[in-house]
Amino acid sequence: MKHTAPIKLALVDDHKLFRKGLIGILEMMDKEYEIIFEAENGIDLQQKIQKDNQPDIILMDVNMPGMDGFDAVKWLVETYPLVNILVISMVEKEEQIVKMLKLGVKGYLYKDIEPNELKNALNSIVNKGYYYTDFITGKLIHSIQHPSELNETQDAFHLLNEREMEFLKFACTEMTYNEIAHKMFLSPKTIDGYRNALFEKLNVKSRVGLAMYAVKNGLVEISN
Amino acid sequence: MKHTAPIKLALVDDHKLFRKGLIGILEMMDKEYEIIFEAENGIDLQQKIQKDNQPDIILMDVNMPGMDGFDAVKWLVETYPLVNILVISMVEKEEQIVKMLKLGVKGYLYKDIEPNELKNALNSIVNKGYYYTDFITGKLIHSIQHPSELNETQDAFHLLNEREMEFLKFACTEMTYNEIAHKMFLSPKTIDGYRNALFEKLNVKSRVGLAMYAVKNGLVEISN
DNA sequence: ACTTATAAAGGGTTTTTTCCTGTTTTGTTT
DNA sequence: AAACAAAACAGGAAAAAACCCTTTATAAGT
Repeated sequence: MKHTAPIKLALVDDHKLFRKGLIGILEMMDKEYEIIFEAENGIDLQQKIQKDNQPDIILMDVNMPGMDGFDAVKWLVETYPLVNILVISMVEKEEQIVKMLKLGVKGYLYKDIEPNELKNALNSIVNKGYYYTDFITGKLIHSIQHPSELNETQDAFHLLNEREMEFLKFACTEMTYNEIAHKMFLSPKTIDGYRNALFEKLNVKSRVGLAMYAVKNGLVEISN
Repeated sequence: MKHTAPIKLALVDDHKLFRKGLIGILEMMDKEYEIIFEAENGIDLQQKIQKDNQPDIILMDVNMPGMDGFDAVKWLVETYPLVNILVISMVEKEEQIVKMLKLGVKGYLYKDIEPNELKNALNSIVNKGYYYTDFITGKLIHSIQHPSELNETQDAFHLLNEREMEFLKFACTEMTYNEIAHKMFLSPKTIDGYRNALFEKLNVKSRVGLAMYAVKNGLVEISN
């Protein structure tokens, strides 16, 4: 332990109860940590982070309303390249983990860990600059050995333009293509083109495949 | 405050970090609460709860691997009818809320509440037997005024038999009906019948509607 | 002014889905 | 064994989806 001042932390998570709980946990174990601010999502983070009082480590959730963890991390590494990011997520999909690691986060934890492991992770990041468990390393290696899926799926979000996203949402409903064409003020033949383009881009073969792809990648609301 | 002994609580949530955080929060505010056990899911709960040391209130998550919140609550109200259940969930879908209320839970909270509201909820349940916010009441009233969706969707799970569920899973892939028929060792015409039956039962009009219904109601895996 | 790229639109065809109408087979009850 | 219900199967037809290849308009880049 070579630090003299307390480690400055920031929390980004949309669940207030989780944030408060985390604060409780962190305060309980020694007084090494100081939470300088909390944020509910990426946008909130952008407003609250300050140049002259940067946190050492940001504990970041991934799935949040508003700006999600991916965009928040992208923005952070551009704007505050010195800040260490530790992701704490409920999701353990390889895709998401690898995506985050590629963006440059210093660690990835699940929410069902022991409080002690959180402490280890924080200390490891301060001292060594990273904290990767064997499980994460395993995922990473697997993704290197099987790059296909990831390269296909790679961005998915940035692969589709505004209009295609709009079409995709309609394609996930019970509307016929003719109805979609009418709603989008386009010819059915143009809709034909959109469908074929998305089949190609997303590597699917049917409208059901399209819809399932969309839900798998969180491209459409699954509300009601 | 008329209680003399501390209120006995139990936590059921699959995220250890959240449980520990919750414990921290609860311990911080006075010593009114005593956590007698934690569980990761419904099955874990069944093993850890004891007749001679029942909790006053069980804080219950909904979406958990293993036995989920619904089945856990069903089992609880049958086996331990005196135990009060307070749901703490990230999900605010009317369907889920109403379903839980029908099962007899005494309160429903979101995870992004203030720690203070949790305390209010716990005290309210001890003193008045329930804690329903205006938002929950609103959802409930809306569900009474618009019962259609809920009655259609009501059980969904118990509405479909084994074979229909199997068909539904295939229908959510890119297989054609002919291919599904072959895979299920049935005539394409029988598959026709399955499709029509599900269209009727689930009140959808197309295969995409079927697939979207399935994902919305968690009837199919959204893995990879 | 001339390529280049791209979104939009069209014509025509095949396959799949969807919707009717039924009949046969199978299992269960009485 | 007769009666009944449910599951399986069929013929035929209309609609929608999917695929082919071609053309126009429009803007951007050189």
